[in-house]
This record gives sequence, C-alpha cells and structure tokens, in this order.
Amino acid sequence: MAVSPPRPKGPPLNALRAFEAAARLGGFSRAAEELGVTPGAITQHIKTLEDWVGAPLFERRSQGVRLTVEGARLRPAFTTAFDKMGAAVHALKELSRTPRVHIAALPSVAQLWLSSRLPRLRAEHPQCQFSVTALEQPPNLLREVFDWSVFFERPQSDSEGIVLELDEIFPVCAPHMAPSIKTAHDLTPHTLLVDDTWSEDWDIWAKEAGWARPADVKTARFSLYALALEEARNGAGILIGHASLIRPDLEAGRLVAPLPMQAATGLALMLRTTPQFQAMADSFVTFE
Amino acid sequence: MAVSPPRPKGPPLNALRAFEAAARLGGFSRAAEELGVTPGAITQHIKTLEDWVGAPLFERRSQGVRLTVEGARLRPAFTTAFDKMGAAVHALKELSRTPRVHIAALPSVAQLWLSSRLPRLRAEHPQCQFSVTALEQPPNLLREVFDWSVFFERPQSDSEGIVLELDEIFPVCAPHMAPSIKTAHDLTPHTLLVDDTWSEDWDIWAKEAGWARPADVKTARFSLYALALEEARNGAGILIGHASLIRPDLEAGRLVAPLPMQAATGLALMLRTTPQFQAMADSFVTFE
DNA sequence: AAATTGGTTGAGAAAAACTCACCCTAAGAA
DNA sequence: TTCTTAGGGTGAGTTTTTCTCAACCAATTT
Repeated sequence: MAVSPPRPKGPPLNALRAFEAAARLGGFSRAAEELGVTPGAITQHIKTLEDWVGAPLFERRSQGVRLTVEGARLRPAFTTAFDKMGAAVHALKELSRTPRVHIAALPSVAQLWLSSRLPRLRAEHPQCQFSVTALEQPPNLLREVFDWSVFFERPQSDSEGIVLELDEIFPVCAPHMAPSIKTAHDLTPHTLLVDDTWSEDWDIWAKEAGWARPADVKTARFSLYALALEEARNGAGILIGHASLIRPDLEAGRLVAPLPMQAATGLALMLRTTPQFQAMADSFVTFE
Repeated sequence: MAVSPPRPKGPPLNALRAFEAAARLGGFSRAAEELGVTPGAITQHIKTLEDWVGAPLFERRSQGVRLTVEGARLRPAFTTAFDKMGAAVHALKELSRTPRVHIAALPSVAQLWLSSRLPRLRAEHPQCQFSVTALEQPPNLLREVFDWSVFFERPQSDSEGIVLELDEIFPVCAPHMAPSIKTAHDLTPHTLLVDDTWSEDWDIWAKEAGWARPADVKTARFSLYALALEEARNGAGILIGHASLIRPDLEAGRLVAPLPMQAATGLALMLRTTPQFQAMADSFVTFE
C-alpha cells in the first residue's frame, strides 16, 4: 500500500475552460479565437475532457459541432463558474499599483476613431495607464482582461453597452474625383476599394441605392480599413465610408461624398465596459 | 500593426487555484497537500500571480504566510468561483457511463472499518463501481473528485456529515498478555505500539487514566495503524485501540482490553458526502 | 468539380508545472 | 545562548501539458 497515495485528479482546468467556451460560442474555432489558440488546441482539450468523463460532449457534424444533450445540461454550471472566475480576476487586476484601462477595439476603430479621443481620455484620467488592443471580434468582457470594448455591433443584442453612433455607410472619394460622379452608375468605371472584414458593405449600399453593380467592376481589397482609406485619399478609387470613421477626413476636405444616398448597416459603434469602469465610460460619453 | 494581435492573457487558472487554496487553508504547505503538489510549486504559483497583479497577496512571516488586506478581500470571490467549478465537475463526473463512487478514507479506516462494509455496499448498489483512496487528511469534497469521505474529525466542526461513532481509545493486547496487566502501572514493562499519525493517543489515554508514563518505557512506531495492530495480535506489545477499528478483533478474541478505562479523543468517525450521494449514505448508515 | 467551412490528426516545439535539494528566518525549547 | 522546528524561498533540471503547424477529411455551397 502506497504511503503517499496518488490523489485522483480532476479534469484540467484549461480543458474545462475550452469546453465552456466551445459550448457557449457553439464552435471550436470560435472558442479558439476567444482563448487565443488554434482550433486544434480546442479539439485536444475537448478530447481530454471526453476521455476523462467517458462520454461525448459534442456531436461532430460536417458543418461544425453540436452539444450533446448531456453537454448542454452541463454548460450553464460551467458558464456561471467561469463568469464568477472572470469577475474575480477583474477584481484581482484592480489591485494593480497603477490603474490600467485596457481597451479592445476593431483595428479600424482603434486607428480612426479611438486614437483621436485617447489624448482627451488620458488628460481626464492622468493617473491611468491606457492600452489598446486591436481585435477582429469583440471580446467577452466577463472573461477577458479588457475593461472597454469599442466595436460595431447590433445595438439591440442586449441592454448592455452604450450606442455611440449608428453605422451609416456611403461612397467617398478624393475631391478631384467627385465632379465626375453624379449618379451611382458613374461609379462603374472606378476602382472600388474594399476592406476584407467589411466586404459586404458595397452590397448593402448598392442595394439601398438601387445600383446593380456590374460583375466586372474593378475592386481593390485591403486587410485594414485604414489602408483602403489612405488609398481613397490618394485618389486610387472609391471607398465605402463609415460615417463615424471618416468624419475627420470629410471635415478636412481630404474626402468628399459625391452621392447623397446613405445606408444603415443595422450596426452601431458601441462602447461596452466592465461594471468597474462604467462610470469612466459614462463620463467619457457625455463629452462626445 | 500585427494582423493577428496577441491577446493579453489572464492569469493562469492553476495559479488562481493555488491562491484560493492557500488563502482558504492559511498556508502554502496545506494548499500543497490539498492540491497534491510540493510546497515549492505553490510558492511559484503565488509568485506568478503576484507578478501578474504587481502587488503582494501574502505577507511572508517566519511561521508561515498571512493574507494581505487585498488578498483577503479577493479570497471570497475565488472561493465561490472554485466551489461552483467543483460542483460543475461533479456534475460532469455523473455523466460517466457506469456510476462510480469514489471513497476517501484514512488508511486505517479503509483497511479496518471500510473493507468489511464494502461488500454490503456493493451488494446494495450492484450497478456502482466503488473505489477507495487512502489519504492522511480529509479531502475537500467540494473540490476534489471524491464522493464519500470517512475520517476521524471533530464532530461539531460544522453541521455537514454523519457521525458514525465517537472515537474511544483504550489499551489492547494479545489475550495471553492480559492477565499480567491489572492496573495502568503494569503497562510499564511492555512495549507500547504507536501509530505515527496518532502519536498522541497514549498521552491522551494516560492523562485520562492518571498514569504517569515513565520516559524510558519502550515504544515501537508504525507508519500504518494496521501494522501496529498486527503486532499487537502477535503479542509484540500494547496498542492503543480505537474502538471502532478493533471491534472485530475484540469480538473474535484476537485482542483483549485488560484495563477498563476508556478515553474520548474528542473526535468521531465521520462520513461526509457530496449532495448527489447523500441518499446513498443515509441508507448505508441506517444499516450500521 | 472546385472551393469553402469547420473539425481532426500526429509530430515536434514551446511553455508550464513540478520536484528536488538546499537555503533562510523566526520562534520556541533546551 | 544554542538547538530545533515550522514554514517558506530558490534555482536548476525534469516531466507534463499545451500549443502550433501542416496536412487531411467530409459535407456543403458555388
């Protein structure tokens, strides 16, 4: 008989976290993104867990995974456990000597909207350290160590979050190109500048404007909206402008909107925060 | 600007678990025992966490550690988070195809008390797989993957748990040695058999019996009570018997109690379970 | 039929966690 | 005082876990 008996270990915490994320988000890839790892890592975590339990937690289907009945029953308990953990971690972060505010934002929002407002924020809170991380998807503030997020999201998705501005889109171009564009059809000879993450923008606007975009219209794709914007300023083509992001360019005359038609994307630029930073966010918004 | 930005990671979950255990148990060594690692591992986890936060969570004092004010404020949140996690893990374990009941017990209790009762338990629950792990300290059932624990504990420590029997101790020996022992003083020429984990038993009994044990009395120490018991049966000396553990030996006449004086240790043999297994435990106890 | 979506796999690499042996300090015992 | 004990800290080296990468499926969708 062993003197120091091997304690039976519970399942690895990281595997539980992977399960919770995958169950909540409905897919391994999305869980992988939230946790900042590759999908393969999630696959392995889930397998570890399924081996530990001895029962499958997800059904593998061709177009993704679906929770089994048992997996679905288990999910809420883990979700609340990790919510509590996230809250505790936020409280832990608060202990830090110098208060830090970590902001997550879409790359384009970070560059074109946030950067001009950060100085004011710094001035109002001189004791705070601000840092900004660009993400493609809004983070789960309950879980991750961000304090603010600024993304384009559906405003009605839940009551949380402050709507900064509804998202309106319309074509913009360098001033010298504007005179040649009187109607939507005049866009056809030009190059359309497209941001990879917002590739549907032209479709949305075209539909709204009643423009049947020819299939052979030239397009140039960019991985960052700021790059497409720079090209538009240089007269390389027509960009779909998001009102909230290009306002400074319109006001400075670097860009103009040759056509009056605007389209709503159904999204809004939204600011979300953790409870601890709600007050700071509210005061920030009143100055907008 | 990085295309796939590095997400700022939260603190490692294992470090959080180490913090919670150390804070709850009031020491790194005890946390190490609960988590089944060495104290050095806990030191490192806590340091990782303190580095992440940028503030100390424990004051290091010569006779151990004490939570800082901030650390103490943080503890409850982590404790409830890990309690929820433990409950969720228990629920996860329930999914297992064949129901398993994992019992933790003191080594002596496992061998001398539990083993004779397990067959009945198996007979009553033929669909269950029972497994027993010997531990020196009672596990935290909220956290670890045990379903039952059977240990000697202070009965009033909290309302949880079923008192199986109060712990009574008294000297026992092989039948042929008994006639020479009429009073406590007659014990002096004999070898006293001592179990390492219960080394105070003789002191407790001696005090109760009013026996001033001479310093030069011979003793033999054993790391397992069952070993000491075997030696007592063989006539190698006098053992302090725990009533609940040696009853079969007394009834079978393999051991006798030469002196009438019994002492209470203030402990009781206690059965604790997780909520899921309360019913099974209750039905088990009614047959005792 | 080709491209797309989303998951899986196994090898190797990287990072985390752990152990071990030894050091340190303060407090109580001799 | 000096010894002993309790409880931690440290750093090197090892083990385990976790992750990535690149290739591979299987069902849709185009």
